[in-house]
Amino acid sequence: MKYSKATNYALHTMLLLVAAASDKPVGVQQLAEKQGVSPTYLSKILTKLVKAGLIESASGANGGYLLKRKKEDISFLDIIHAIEGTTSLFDCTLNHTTDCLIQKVMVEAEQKMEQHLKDQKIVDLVGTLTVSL
Amino acid sequence: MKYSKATNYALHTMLLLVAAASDKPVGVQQLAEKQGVSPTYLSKILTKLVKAGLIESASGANGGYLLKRKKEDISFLDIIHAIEGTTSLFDCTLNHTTDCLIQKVMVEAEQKMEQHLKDQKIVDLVGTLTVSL
DNA sequence: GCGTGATTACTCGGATACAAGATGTCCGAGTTTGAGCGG
DNA sequence: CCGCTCAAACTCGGACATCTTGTATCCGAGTAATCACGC
Repeated sequence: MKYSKATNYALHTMLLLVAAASDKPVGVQQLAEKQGVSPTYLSKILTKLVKAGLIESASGANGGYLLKRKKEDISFLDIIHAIEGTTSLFDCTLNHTTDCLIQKVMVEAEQKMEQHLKDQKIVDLVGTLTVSL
Repeated sequence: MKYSKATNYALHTMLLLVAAASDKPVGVQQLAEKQGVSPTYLSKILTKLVKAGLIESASGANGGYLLKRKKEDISFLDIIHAIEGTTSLFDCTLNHTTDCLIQKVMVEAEQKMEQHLKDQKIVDLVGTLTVSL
């Protein structure tokens, strides 16, 4: 039970893109270099963000990635769901006769966490310091 | 990013032990049978709960496991931490110059979830129905 | 009856096997920009 | 100066390799209760 490194990369990349806040795309190499990860691997992660509709890609020379939504509308939860998936963290596989009370409690707890991640927007972090990553 | 099946087994086993609420130990075979899991595997999980001080084992014939603490003092979080560990769900491995703001948000969110799991005691589930697992 | 040893019913721990997912890498294909060249 | 072509700089997608972790099994060792047996 750990968040994957991919989620970490995705969050930092989004922070960089929000900070850039440009209509010009930012190249993967530039994004990867700042995080010390290989460009090819990072691009794999970013395609998930594209499919989730958070960013879009620009092919060709001077291509790269740029935000698709308004930056105020991008929450932590959006990014995490794009990478980790939206399924519940806890699945009770036992075949109960009734609903699983344990499952119920776990889902409630998860929702508490998600609510916090939903309220927190990426752009909120940008103002405090000038893009030290 | 999923809770392991082991956590599920651990939670259900604790529910069974709390429902039993006896000074007589309950055998692994009995616990395993109700959950449809092999006894040897379940015993591996339960040793983690023993090391965490939640339950204790009784060797020999008529042996098994029984609660060590008062059943009112056993929360979901205790069990989950015993199985999954207590480390944070999110580790920012990037070498920032400053503290990672993303990490900070993630830890806050995690604490929201943990608080709920801490408030919720296993024994609360027992009263509602008579041990349908 | 009453100790004493053997048997039985358990847990405990390590070693091992297997599967799935996370983490990366490599390469070919498609796409856009921009430079260079000829008219 | 204009337009065409071509190379360079990109992203995209699939296939692959590797590593870690979760899941599960097997077996030998230790331990306590109980049974059997002999005195």
